[in-house]
Amino acid sequence: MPVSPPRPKGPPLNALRAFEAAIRLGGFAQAAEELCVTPGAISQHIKALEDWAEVPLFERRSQGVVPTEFGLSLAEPFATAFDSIGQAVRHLRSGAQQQTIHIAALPSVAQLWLSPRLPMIRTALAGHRLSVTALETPPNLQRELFDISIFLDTPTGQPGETILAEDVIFPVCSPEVAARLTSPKDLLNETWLYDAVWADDWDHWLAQAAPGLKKKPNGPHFSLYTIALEETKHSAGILIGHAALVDTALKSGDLVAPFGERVATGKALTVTVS
Amino acid sequence: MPVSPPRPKGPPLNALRAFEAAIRLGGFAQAAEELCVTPGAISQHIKALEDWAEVPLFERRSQGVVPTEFGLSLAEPFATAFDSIGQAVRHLRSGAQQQTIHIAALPSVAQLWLSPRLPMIRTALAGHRLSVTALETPPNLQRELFDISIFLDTPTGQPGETILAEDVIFPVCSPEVAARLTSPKDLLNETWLYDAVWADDWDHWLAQAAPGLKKKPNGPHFSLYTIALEETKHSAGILIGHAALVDTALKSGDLVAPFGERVATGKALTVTVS
DNA sequence: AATTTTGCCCTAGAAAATCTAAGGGTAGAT
DNA sequence: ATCTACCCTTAGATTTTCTAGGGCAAAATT
Repeated sequence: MPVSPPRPKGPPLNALRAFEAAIRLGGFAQAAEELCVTPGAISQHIKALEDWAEVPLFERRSQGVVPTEFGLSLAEPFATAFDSIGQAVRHLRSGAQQQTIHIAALPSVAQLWLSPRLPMIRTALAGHRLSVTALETPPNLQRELFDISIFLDTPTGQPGETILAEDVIFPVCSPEVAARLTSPKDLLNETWLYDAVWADDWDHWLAQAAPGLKKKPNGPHFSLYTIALEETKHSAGILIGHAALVDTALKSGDLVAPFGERVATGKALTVTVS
Repeated sequence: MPVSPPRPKGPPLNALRAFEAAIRLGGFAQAAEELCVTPGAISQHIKALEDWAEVPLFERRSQGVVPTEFGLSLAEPFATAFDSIGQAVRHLRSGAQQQTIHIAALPSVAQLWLSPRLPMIRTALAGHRLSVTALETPPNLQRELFDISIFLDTPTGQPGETILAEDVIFPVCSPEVAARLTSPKDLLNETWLYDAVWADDWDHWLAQAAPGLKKKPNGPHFSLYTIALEETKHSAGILIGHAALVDTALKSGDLVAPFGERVATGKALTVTVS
């Protein structure tokens, strides 16, 4: 009957992960999104950790949490630690019999740019499984389990990043609608469609291509660019097209670009590997 | 309604910890002891991990598990990763309002050597809480949450290690029993008491102090040295005493050392800090 | 050769963790 | 002043994780 008394138990690992995400992203809600749980779950993890360590890690304010000085001092060691875990897990995953290539992409990029190219990719990666995940924000490839990310965003210059095409925008509409348009001024009589995330596309294009032209943004907003594009094809109005995303529709003739002015946004379609 | 599809979920962190312990200690049972759970729990964790990664990590043999080559290749990255976590946790714990000093010691050392010195230690560490845990094997202070460990073992030469006293052994018994003894040969007529872990103490002492003397080891074995010592005080027989552990009893006169021969074991009472 | 020991596996039920859903509070907008 | 949007908490539900008890097979012991 050997004596094996309980050892001082370490903190719950999952709480550490929650804390690391919260301190890095600066809020429980963001951490919750990254970990695919509700903010409540994060809240409880943090509380458990604070109880365990008997030290406050966040100051609760009315509109969010602010890390305490001590909490902030833990950010780096925990980031390092979880990077380390991430690497080890990557190593572990590399041993799988049949590798799965995980691709992360903006929903619109996934549907409009990636989708038509998937058959080609699939044959190129024969012998591997393929998984495509739509995300609003680019993942940290070091930490998360994605192998490739494809986003339409400002290039970061990280290693492994390749710019596929500079982002260029211009109005697009169905041929039917285009028939009514001869100059940018005609736009004032048309319905403008907006993507919820890229709501200032119109302002951006107007500022460069038709200075002075103003209109109250009262057209419909779509949370998915793909849906906005679909509506555009159905002549519901005019949408600002991103070259890489409307390319297929322009080639097929479903959509046309009534005006020549193409404006760069400073963003780019970038693919980041590993 | 933003799109937030499930990300490829990482492996369960607790399973990673179980795996790390199993690969480091070379068995599920040892890992289970370190993590204070049953071997079944470890088994399930490892299986979960193998299912997740779709790669076998251990080969199950009839009398234990053997890491696969791939599993072995993961040992180092995971050890590094969890060391990293350990450091971060240590940092976290350092912020506690009231620090707790965790001491790990061999059960016998905790009761016989540490216990009488605790009041002194307690005043020296005023303002800190104190926790003493009895363990059969010394913990890894980098990884586990102990601040100080005190064991009677072969010195390892690790940093932070201080040798308090070389281990010296010799027979001890109650004064009543001692009255019957004049030379080592008289031992043959007495009951010998054994500690389960240090069962070869007798052989070791005899080899040096009374070569040629032999006896079948038929006396009672005690899993706790303290109990063996208590029985010795009650004249139940003769026990091999470790100087550091029987010191108090010798001074109080409860026990005496009938023979002068003291034999070194090569071990030492060592304290390791931080 | 039989027995004991050791170490892992399996399963069902129990215990503990973790999550979600609903609640409540504050700041800035209308 | 009310509304809206945001963010965090709490209680209860769900899922994960653990333990206990029963097997099996090889090695050590008798």
